[in-house]
Amino acid sequence: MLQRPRGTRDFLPDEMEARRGLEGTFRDRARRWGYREIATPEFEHLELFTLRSGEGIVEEMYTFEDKGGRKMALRPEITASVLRMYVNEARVIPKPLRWFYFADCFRYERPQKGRYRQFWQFGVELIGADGPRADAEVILLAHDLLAASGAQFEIRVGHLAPVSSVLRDLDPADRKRVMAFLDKHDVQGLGAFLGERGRGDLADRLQALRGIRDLSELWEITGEIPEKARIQEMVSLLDAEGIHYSLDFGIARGLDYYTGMVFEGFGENLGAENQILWGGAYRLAHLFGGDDVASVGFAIGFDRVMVSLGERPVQPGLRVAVLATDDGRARAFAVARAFRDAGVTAFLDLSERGISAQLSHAAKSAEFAVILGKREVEAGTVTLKDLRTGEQREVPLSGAVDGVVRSDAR
RNA sequence: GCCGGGGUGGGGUAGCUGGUUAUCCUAGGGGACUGUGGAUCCCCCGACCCGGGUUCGAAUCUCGGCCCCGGCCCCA
Repeated sequence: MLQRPRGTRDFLPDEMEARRGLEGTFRDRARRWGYREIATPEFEHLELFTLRSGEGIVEEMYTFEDKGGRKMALRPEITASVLRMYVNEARVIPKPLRWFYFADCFRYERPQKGRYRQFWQFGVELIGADGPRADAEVILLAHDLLAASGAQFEIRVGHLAPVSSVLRDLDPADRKRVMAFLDKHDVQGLGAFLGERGRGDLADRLQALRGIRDLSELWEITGEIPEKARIQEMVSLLDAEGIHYSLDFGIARGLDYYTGMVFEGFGENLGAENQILWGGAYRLAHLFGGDDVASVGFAIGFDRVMVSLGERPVQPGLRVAVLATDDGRARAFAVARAFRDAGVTAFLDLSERGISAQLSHAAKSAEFAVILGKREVEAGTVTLKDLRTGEQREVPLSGAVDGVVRSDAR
């Protein structure tokens, strides 16, 4: 049998409805913050992604050459495309831009729990705003979305400036190594590396950055740094909103383009891949030929949130099955149309079985049955049967439609 | 790419010290019950992941591949 490609999934209606529900929640919340939805191409020039993330990522992408010999890639992320789009066509729109997207991405990686080769991200980019309120807005929005999803989660907020100030006398190559250890939370590797360099003192200071409870402890480690006021204001804004989060100044996102605030979120019921949120302040547009506009954004791992939420019972809306005998069949489409026009899902039994068999079938796929037989045709009525209670009555069509609509309202 | 555990009808399973018509449950389709439901009865559909090897004979033993699950690496 033909199998679906590795790391991809099929979604049956129940699951698809659950996914659409969560998408709807995210879209609705993001719109309330003034963010508007955008879309970018499913595939882009390979260069877009290597410019942002380096050549090393090529082997983890789906790349191909098109018929014109161009090197292309299925998008492994959305932020690069969004910033490319900004540079291409949105530089003259008044700032800041508040955009969100819901899009599938592709990465050629080993599938695991919560990790697929085609996966969906819901993300936002706040372009052209810089400062503590921009940082806070994006964090608060991420928190709002995750809270609205119903998932249990934990958010950690940090900033790159303290780590940078601690590492300021290391040469760039060593700094990069240190950031990699921090990113992996590899305490032993970090200590060994700094020990070799004769800077074991830094290891303790870096370790202390991770456990900070409040900012006064932070300034003891870093001393005065230029970003102090911005960090303080951002934190007080978050605290004023009363959200639950923790500080972690050991967050060191792998990539160089993050410029300040960084944050991440983790979910429950996931395996090793439990991160559901990635975000921070960055500057990226200049890579694609634009101005050096400051931006803040995040992406939520949509599939992981779905996994974290687990199986949830789906509640189908009211459905009406239109059943008919030979005598009533000619009226069936018109009857179904009356329900559809009133906003109710209605479908015909397409078989030519007896009413008994049609009812038996309808009981599995609908909440109401409308029966059209000789009696109803002669009387100009329909029989409406509530399949959940067994109650039924013979009424004019308009009465049946009203009956179903009313039962939906309660 | 690496380590470990697995792949039998749509779902769940028995068989797996080689030989059976491959078991059972469930789901699905059809029919009976001549217009009131999930019942009952009857019928049907439908599987040994793929390929090579050993053998008279492979779901069963063996090798390789593919895919799934967990973890590592990576994580834009």
